[in-house]
Amino acid sequence: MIEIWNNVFMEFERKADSSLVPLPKKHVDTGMGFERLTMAIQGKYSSYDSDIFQPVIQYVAQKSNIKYGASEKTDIALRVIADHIRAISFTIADGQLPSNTGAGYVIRRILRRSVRYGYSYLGFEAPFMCELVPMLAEQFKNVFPELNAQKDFVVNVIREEEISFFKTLKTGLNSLNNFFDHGSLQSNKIGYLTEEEASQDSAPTPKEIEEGQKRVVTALKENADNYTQFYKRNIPGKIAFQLYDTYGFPLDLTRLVAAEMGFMVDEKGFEVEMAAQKDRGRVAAATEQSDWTTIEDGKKVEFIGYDFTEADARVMKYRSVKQKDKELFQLVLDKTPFYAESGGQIGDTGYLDFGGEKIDVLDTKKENDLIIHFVKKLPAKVNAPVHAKINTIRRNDIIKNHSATHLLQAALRIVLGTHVQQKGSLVNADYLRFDFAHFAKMTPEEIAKVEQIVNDKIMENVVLDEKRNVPIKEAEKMGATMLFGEKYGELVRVITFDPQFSRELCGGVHVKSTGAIGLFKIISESSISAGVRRIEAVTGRKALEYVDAKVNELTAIGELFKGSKNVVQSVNTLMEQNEKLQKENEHMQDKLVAGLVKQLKAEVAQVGKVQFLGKANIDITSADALRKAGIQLTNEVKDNFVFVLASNINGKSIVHLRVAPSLGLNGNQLLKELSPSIKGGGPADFVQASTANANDVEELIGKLKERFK
RNA sequence: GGGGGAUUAGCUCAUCUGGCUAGAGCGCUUGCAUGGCAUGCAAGAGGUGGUCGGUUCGACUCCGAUAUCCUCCA
Repeated sequence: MIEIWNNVFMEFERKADSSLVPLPKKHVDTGMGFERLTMAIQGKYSSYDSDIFQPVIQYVAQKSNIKYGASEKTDIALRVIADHIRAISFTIADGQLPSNTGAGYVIRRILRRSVRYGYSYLGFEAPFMCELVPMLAEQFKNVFPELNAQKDFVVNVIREEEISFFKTLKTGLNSLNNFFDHGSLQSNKIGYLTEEEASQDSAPTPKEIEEGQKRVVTALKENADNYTQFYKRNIPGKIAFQLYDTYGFPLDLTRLVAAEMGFMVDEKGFEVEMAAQKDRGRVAAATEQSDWTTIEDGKKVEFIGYDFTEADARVMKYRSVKQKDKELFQLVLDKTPFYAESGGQIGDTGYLDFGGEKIDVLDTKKENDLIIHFVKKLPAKVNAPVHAKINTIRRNDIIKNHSATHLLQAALRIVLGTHVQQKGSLVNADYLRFDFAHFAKMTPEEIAKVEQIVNDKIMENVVLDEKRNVPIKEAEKMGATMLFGEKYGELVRVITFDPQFSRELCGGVHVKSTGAIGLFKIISESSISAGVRRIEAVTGRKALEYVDAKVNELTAIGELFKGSKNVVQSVNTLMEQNEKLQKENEHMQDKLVAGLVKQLKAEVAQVGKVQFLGKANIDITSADALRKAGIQLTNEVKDNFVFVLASNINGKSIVHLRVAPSLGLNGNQLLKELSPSIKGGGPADFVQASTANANDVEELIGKLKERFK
């Protein structure tokens, strides 16, 4: 049986109160996609047999030396890889990068899923997915040219992701081995529990965990057989889950490795942990949205923020949104000067004035075609005319950063080349962030050059040329910079600062002329993933503050080196001197200790059966040196010794007590027994302690002498 | 947005109930062996244990904050 389509009839919308409301436009989803269609046309029984997937499948099969059709397991692996590489490559070419949030996380997950199949069933232990990109690019170059155009970039990104995943696999394996050795993961947070304890619903208490760890240690010491028995040859679900959750180590791999060691995985326990994790996420992300209350309908929302900073308007609809203990309200106005977050530019803040009642707007976001104002409370008269006004100081800071971002991109293309593609951008009131495709770290000279070009353009005071409702074809002809994968409408807005310099499609708000930006300063240049660099920069007031802070810092350092012509040189010299002095000091101390040990050794006297030395006031400068002296002394005397070395350091008597292990005495207990007022402890033969009262030490020495006589 | 981790030598990592001169491999320096190299043997240098606080007689180790990175859930 072959399923070619699967019809779904869309009829209702489910409201928050679970009632059903008929949709304005009912439709049918046939589920007959590209792959099913191809399969049908080419007369195959599976879409994987069609020529969409076969080339990739054959390539991977050959590389892994496993024939397609050899076994169900390897076939699945091959199909997963063929399917996923397509999704991954296309999405990356579309401008979405793997990351740990949102859409980027989805890419990372499918990539890892396919790598895992390759690793477990086809024996790949090094990146292989990235090798498939070129043939894919060739295969689809006529229908999806973006992939071919950015082939090298996509290969790089995938390769880096693969490498990093193989790395997490390795750390996961280490942790798992740690479990086999010690009964806990590296983090040491989860010790071993008895079957009974592990099967309980409630999480183990810290005390239970500690107890469990103790049991493992004892079992290990006493008898290795006990140890495995103790585990019931079972990896607790909690451990398996922690591997998965913390180290990204997939369950089926845990299962495989465990089987090799003769262990089973407690899968039920794993499920329980997984459910708990999901619950936590749900609770945290739970937003309860009420349905919209509509006051006025049918009108289109009008954004007037390009030309105005305030407006008289009316509320069209509103609703409440609950998240955790916070409740917010969302308002939609018929026209508004508030810019909704998009294209990297952050949303506006400001206030809405309902006939004297001022309500703060905390943020503005877009949902479909609606511009949504976030407020803490609803106005008393929500039907009343409203005066909307944005925070203009903040808005001015934002638009400086936005326009500067355009100048920056143009400058980067001049300095680095036209391969510089925007990969992400953030513009808020404090700074701007621009991610772009580039293969290497920028040199300080390149950064300086970029900064200089942007500042030159600012000083030129180039006037903004803004064209709205330009047909997309025409914009293309004008040579405007567009983003791969970005969806543009038929009519676009073109922002130009000097036609020879910067022309971009953009929906954001900009300065009237570049002079308003004031000053542009790059704060950092870093890498965010393979082949993608990030520049962070500031403008206007923030740039001045930044420069001021730097200058003040330099001045302050200069003050410390009064008269020095070259401060950097002075600091260097100082550091070198410091290092030298430290070394010298260490050597001196070692010599001092050596001399001291010689002297102490001469004073060791026979008391009863032991070689005894008790000194309360050794002339030494640090507790560390005292400890070293003690260690060296024991190395010299070797056996049958009891030493008490003490010295007054910083008003405290530091006591160092050493008892030869061959005497079979516990120094720790000895100290507690004889001089409880001296606080400290340690292993039986190596006790460190201190007391505020020097007499305690004399007393201890006396008592010890008595004891061994 | 919410969990869980990591941060120790140039690199990869140890240090399992807080005390034991903080270790190993690779790399580096020097010496020896070989005609030379790969290599082998030996000696040595290299650490504010991310940063800032707290608990303790004592913290790389425990607790809290902060930064960066990894990972899972949404």
